[in-house]
Order: sequence, then structure tokens, then C-alpha cells
Amino acid sequence: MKKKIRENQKRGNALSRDRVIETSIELLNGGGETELTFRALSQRLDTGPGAIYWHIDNKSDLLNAACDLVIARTLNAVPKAMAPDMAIRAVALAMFDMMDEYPWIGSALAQAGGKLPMVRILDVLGQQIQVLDVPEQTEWAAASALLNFILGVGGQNAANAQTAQRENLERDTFLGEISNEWSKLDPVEFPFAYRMAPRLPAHDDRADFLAGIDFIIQGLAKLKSNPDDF
Amino acid sequence: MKKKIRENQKRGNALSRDRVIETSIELLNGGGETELTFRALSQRLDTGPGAIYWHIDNKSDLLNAACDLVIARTLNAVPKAMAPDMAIRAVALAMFDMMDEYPWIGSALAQAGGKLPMVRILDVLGQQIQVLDVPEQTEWAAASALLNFILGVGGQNAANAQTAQRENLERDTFLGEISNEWSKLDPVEFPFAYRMAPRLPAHDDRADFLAGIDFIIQGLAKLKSNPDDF
DNA sequence: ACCTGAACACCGTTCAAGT
DNA sequence: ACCTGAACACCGTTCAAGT
Repeated sequence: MKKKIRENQKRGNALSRDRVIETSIELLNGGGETELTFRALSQRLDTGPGAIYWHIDNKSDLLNAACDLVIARTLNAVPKAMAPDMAIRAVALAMFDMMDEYPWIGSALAQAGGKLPMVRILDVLGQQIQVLDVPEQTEWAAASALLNFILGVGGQNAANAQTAQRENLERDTFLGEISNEWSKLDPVEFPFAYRMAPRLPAHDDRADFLAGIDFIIQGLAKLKSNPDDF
Repeated sequence: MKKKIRENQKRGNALSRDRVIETSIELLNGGGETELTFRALSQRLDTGPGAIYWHIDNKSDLLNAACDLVIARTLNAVPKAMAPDMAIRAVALAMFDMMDEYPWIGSALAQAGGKLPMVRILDVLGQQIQVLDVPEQTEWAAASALLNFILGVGGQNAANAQTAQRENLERDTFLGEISNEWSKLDPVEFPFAYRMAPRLPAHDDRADFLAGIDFIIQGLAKLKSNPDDF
């Protein structure tokens, strides 16, 4: 039996942190978090699982780095030369669209507290908040309110995508199922959900997201004009 | 060797869905998600792993049920006979305190899209939104903005708790570490985070959370008085 | 310095067999 | 109807051994 030749290093196919991360992103984009295993990854990189550990600390480091790369690229592509409130909307929408297209990002972000990917988003938001000229002691609360709302939406989106994948459903039929479940709830115990059930399938996630961002921005504006309310 | 007698069923120790869930909550409260395994659970219930599957579909069903029980109890204990905006604050704070004490709740919520525990929170918020008398087509956006913000904070809290546990740190020293990392960031690339770093250790999570809720409520109020802005 | 791949210590889940 | 516990098909991670 011929020995398998795999001298990647000498043939210019050398493993590198960047290649590991790029390939991880391919796997994640393709099939979500479930697809990213050290075995699948090493197979695609034509190497052994152990080799990856030379370039990466552990799985959470890997997920974090993959997430960070995608977020940095996305944030860089957002034009920000506009009024601060518009820039905040633009950044938020870019995050929404990214997490909508690649749900794994939302759950990766949820796992990385205070880490670089999160800090990137926070910082861009915070810069605009500064331009908005809110009182200094509320800058942090404002930026992290926006961030936490974005992370919350991204997390829910990721959870929905994963359930839909597990149950092998299209996104639309998945929403239909939830609507159906909600309409079977006790209208006395769950009046709101029961009432919202029929609206669920037709509603526009993206518009709702933007409305949420607007609530926060408007709340900030009100604080500026009426600081005694706070 | 004496045969181990374990006729739980006949001795009044019969397994039941409720007992499985209560015991799961004990494990989760004790050591977070890492502690909840079918092996640990079956050991504590003095049975085999397979027995649990007679009462429960799978792990996500289990986590969901545990989460739902805690949330239902917490929500029931919140007094809501007050002005709607105050009731919203009370509910939100109750959620915050619960997720602060038991971080696993935040991550369990993040995994359960559209499921009962989430619907409970949404519904209580939505009921108060209705009393607030916002335009009908923004009720949903308002309730889900509040919900997503709460879920975002809970998710971050859970992530922080887990990192702190993994690195065996107290909550305070953990914040100190993050502050330290942020102060080493490039102040040109991350001006906001760099500037916030020194404030991080002393800041009040709970107050920031409440401020975020207030931004949204104030944004809603502004919408009411000035609907053309939207 | 970097890679290999078998081995380790876990998981959730299944299922034939028991009572 | 309910429980038992070995077995299955996976994981992430380690590490002696290679180049």
C-alpha cells in the first residue's frame, strides 16, 4: 500500500491560523455551528485534528476568531459619514443583515462576552453616541443598550435558524408553526401572544429590528431635551 | 455480591417529569450548564440515563422545561398592579435579577426561540404595552424590542459567568481583567472601548440595564406624542 | 517548528432486556 | 408502563512520535 503523501508544509499548502479560520468560516456559513468540528475541519484541510491545535488554542478561540473576522469585514464596509443617528441605524442594519444571512454569528457573539468581536460593535456604536453628545455618564448605558438589543435579536435569530434546521423546515413554514402553536395558547393566560399569532407569519423582522433601534435612539434624544426625566 | 435494590417506583420514589426537572434545576443552579448531563442527573436520581428519556424528549426539552418553570415562578411573583411603564420596569428588573443569580437561564432562553419560556416574558410585556396604548401596528415591535434587549443582556451575562467559571475567577476580578484588556487596545482603532476601560470595574450592571429599558420606554412615549417621527 | 493520528475522557441517545 | 445499563456514534483535546 502506497504511503499517503501529505507534506503540505513543503508544497506551499502550509497550515496557518488564517487558513484554519477561513476554512472554519466556510464550514460555518455552509451548515452552521453543527458543521464546525475538528474532524471535519482537519479533513477539509487535509491534515489531522491535532495539527489545528498548533495554530489555535481551542474551539472557543476558533469560533471567536472566525466571528471576529466576519464582523470586522462587515463593519468596515458600512459607510459612516452621516448624522450620528443615521450612522447608528446603518451599523445596526448591517449587523442584522449579517446575522440574518449567517445565523452562527449571532450565537458566536452570544458566547464571547467582552471579547474582540463584541468590542468592535460596541466601539462603533459608542463613537456615534459620542457625536450624539449625550451626557457623559449615560454614554456607556446608551452604547450597551444598543449592543445588547442587537445581540438579543441575533441570538433569537440563531436559535430560530437552528430549530428550523433541526426540524428541517423552511424559514417561512417555521414561522407558520410558531404562529400555529401560539394560536393554541390559552387566550386568558397568554392574551398578547394569542392576539399576535395571526400576525406572526407576515411580519417583517427587519422592520421590527429597525423600530427597536429607533425606540432607543428616540429615548436618547428625549433624554437630551429633557434630562430631568432620568 | 448483594444485588442493588432500586425499586424506586414501588417505594414512592417513582421518577416523574417534575422530579427530573426539579433535579435538573438543582444541578443548573449549582454549577451552570456544564453540570447538567444525563449521567449526573441519573446518578442524582438514582437511576439510569435511559430512564430519563421515558419522561423527557431530549436535552433541549429538558433545559427548556427547567427554564420555563423558573421563569413562570419569577414572573408570577412580580406585582403588576401599577402604571404600565412601572410594571414593565418591574418585570424587566425581575428578569435581570433572576438571570444575574442564575446565569444558565440567560443561555437557556437564548436557545429556545419562540418557545414557552420566551413567550411568557413576551406576553407579560405585551400586556403592559397594550395598556400603554401605543398604535396597534407597533405593539409587536415594542414588546419584542423590550424582550430582545432583555435576552441580549441575559445572554451576555451568561457568557461572562461561564468565562469567569472556566477561568476560575470571581465576578469582580473578571471585570477587572476585561478592563485591563480594553486599556491595552489601540486608542485610535477603539477609541470608545479604550475610554470606557477605566470605568468598567465600577459600573453598575443593574443600573445600566434599567437605563436601557428606560430608553425604550421613553422612545415609545415619544412615538405616542409625536407619531409622525416614525 | 510543525504535523500526524491514535488514544482519552467525555457527551447525548438508543434499545434489548428486565420488572 | 416504567426502568436498567451496556452500547453506539459522536465530540474536544492531548501527546508521543515523526519530519
